[in-house]
Amino acid sequence: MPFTTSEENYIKSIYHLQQASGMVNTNTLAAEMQTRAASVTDMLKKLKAKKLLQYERYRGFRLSEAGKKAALDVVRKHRLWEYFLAEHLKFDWDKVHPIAEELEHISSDELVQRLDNFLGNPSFDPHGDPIPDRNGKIPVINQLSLTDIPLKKPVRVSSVSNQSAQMLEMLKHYHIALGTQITVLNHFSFDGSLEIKVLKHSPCIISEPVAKNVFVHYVQ
Amino acid sequence: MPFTTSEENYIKSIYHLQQASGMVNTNTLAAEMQTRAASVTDMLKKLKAKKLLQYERYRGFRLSEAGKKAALDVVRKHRLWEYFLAEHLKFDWDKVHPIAEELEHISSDELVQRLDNFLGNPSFDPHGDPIPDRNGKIPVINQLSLTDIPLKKPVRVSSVSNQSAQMLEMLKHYHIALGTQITVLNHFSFDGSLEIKVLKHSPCIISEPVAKNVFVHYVQ
DNA sequence: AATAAAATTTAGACAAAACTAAAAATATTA
DNA sequence: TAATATTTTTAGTTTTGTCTAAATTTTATT
Repeated sequence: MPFTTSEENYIKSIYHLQQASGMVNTNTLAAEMQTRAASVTDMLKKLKAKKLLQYERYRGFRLSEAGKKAALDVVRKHRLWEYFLAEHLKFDWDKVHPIAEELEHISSDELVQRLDNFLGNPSFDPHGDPIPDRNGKIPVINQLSLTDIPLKKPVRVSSVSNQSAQMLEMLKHYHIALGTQITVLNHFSFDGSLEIKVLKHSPCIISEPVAKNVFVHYVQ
Repeated sequence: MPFTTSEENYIKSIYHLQQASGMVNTNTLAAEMQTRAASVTDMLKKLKAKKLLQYERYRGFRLSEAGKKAALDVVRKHRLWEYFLAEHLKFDWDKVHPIAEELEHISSDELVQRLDNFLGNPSFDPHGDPIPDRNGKIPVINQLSLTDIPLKKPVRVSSVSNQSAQMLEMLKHYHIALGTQITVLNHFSFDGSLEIKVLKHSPCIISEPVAKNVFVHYVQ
């Protein structure tokens, strides 16, 4: 069962959407993939025929176990390539995504395994997202949103849930990257914004919408 | 001018064929690409419309300057990826080709340039084939076929012109790889076969068809 | 030079993946 | 609950790249 690039892209998008919502509907997927609802319906039929998803017309859909495994294979490849691009080719972490979108469709299983070993079997990609292993197992880390951290407790940035160019640009401005150490100094109840201290920089204030997307773990 | 994967494959095959023969004809290209002559004709029209080749129906064709540059871009990517696969991911040199066939179509120019630097700007791929630079310039080396080497002069293997699995398997059997040092001990005029000494191994005899495809340069 | 053979091109069809526009099913609201 | 709005699907096209079969052009042969 080799999949086409288009099938892989659909499977991957469905996977990401159902992480949040469980069931996925046609228009949501069409918006996510920047395509039309009719095109989505066409592909859903093909994926159903290949038993990659449970789908009844007009009722929404979700990936089958086989579909989930296929999605995790693509996610694994995507994140391994992102790691390679950032760590070895020295790309900025906000530039790796579109290139990994192409590389993730290279089919050789042996390539993926050798790449994984070459990289030292990393558990997290440059955005802090977990890299599934070859069996689809996803590493976990005890992480919390920056909005849920008590004052004065030092934490380290482990991932960023919104990875839009705008968000990454904003973080760069605040000198926040993966692994950056942060302490929350103050919590303003007026609009939920936080005063934080980024290691080696003066305290600054970030808005709640930004803080909500920054995930951190306690420094042990 | 981004090209499709299919266009790139045609351009690359035409490039390789015209290296030998100058002008290329439809059936030869169809055989090389394992497709039908009618499909070739269809694509030739598209490539002509994009000014990538000179072509008059029934008369054969060859790449334009723009076409040659496009071909060299693909060849460059192919050979850089082969180098990465063999040198860093430790693939056997006879396994890298099909994977590089996929990787060569990844489009990012910045990726290619960073990969090139990461690899240390290599001049030759794992098969000894020259890697064009970003301007399409191809490094040259003074190499001769093993059949043209005088007796007792030590030489080093620099490339292999027939890269079929059968040929590579045969060379592995003889302990011949890129960089291997060889001395020709004897030239049998009966069938043109050669007695050779591969460094660290006992003398052996290889047939003329094999020797013709092994290219070497003098050890300085 | 006429005819046969080979090579090449055209014509028409198909599959994948997209689209638009219209129809059908579901959901919402007055 | 009937009317309206929204969502989803169907029907019919388009594009890219392929194919087969038939027609055309070129090349080789008697």
